[in-house]
Amino acid sequence: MDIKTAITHFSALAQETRLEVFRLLVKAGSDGMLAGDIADALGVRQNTMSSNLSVLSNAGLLQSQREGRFIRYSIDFENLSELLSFLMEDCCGGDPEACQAAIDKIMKCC
Amino acid sequence: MDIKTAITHFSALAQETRLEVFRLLVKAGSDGMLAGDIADALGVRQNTMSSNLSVLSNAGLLQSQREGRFIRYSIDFENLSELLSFLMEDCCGGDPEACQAAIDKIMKCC
DNA sequence: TCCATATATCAATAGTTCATGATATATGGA
DNA sequence: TCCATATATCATGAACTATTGATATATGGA
Repeated sequence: MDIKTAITHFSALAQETRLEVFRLLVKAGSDGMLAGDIADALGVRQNTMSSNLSVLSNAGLLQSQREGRFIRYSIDFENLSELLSFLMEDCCGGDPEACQAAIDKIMKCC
Repeated sequence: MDIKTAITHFSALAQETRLEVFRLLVKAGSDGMLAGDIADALGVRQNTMSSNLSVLSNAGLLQSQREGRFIRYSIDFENLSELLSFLMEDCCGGDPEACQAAIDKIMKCC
């Protein structure tokens, strides 16, 4: 991951509708959700949602797959992994104990 | 953490100089670095760096501490933890196995 | 082929953000 | 007290971003 890509990722998350979409899809897991259902769930107009989905998708945070007339979006966990690894590269001055403590703090999810 | 705070965090990271500062301070670990040394290390003018440091600091991503004429900045790991937990809340539809796999992918750092 | 539905794109306006130069504040030392 | 150094703040113009209304594209079904 280079810094430009990382900035694109964070910019994509730095907007209310898109961050809500991302969190909704994190909760949805690998099944993802259809574009229209995402828009309905968040009460956002169709074209606004479409452009926000394309920002997240172009950034690489989402994957999409056409299913007939529908398009299904889901989190791209591979890319998310690279982003967070980039952010935490060589963390804590290479001190494994300090580093582990920091990671424990960070990853309380689930 | 509420969504406005999270957006402030991601906005702070969505800019090249600030992302470089953040990564530099991640590498520096709990010792942090002096404001002037950060500016020198990244080749950024003093006032530009000062305002970028205050964006990161106001967002809550950095802590700062005065040492005489100097100010030392370091990562606020507590806040970073909350941000990432917020991002990953209820991840993978509550499926612990899928969730653990995702976390393993994400946290390859160190 | 025609229509309805699902999603994407476009153009324009309004709002936000960035780096810069100038200046202000704060601390330490002579 | 005066000066030098370290950092912060302010005003400005340029660049970027978001939402909206309108419209286009794509797919499936009649």
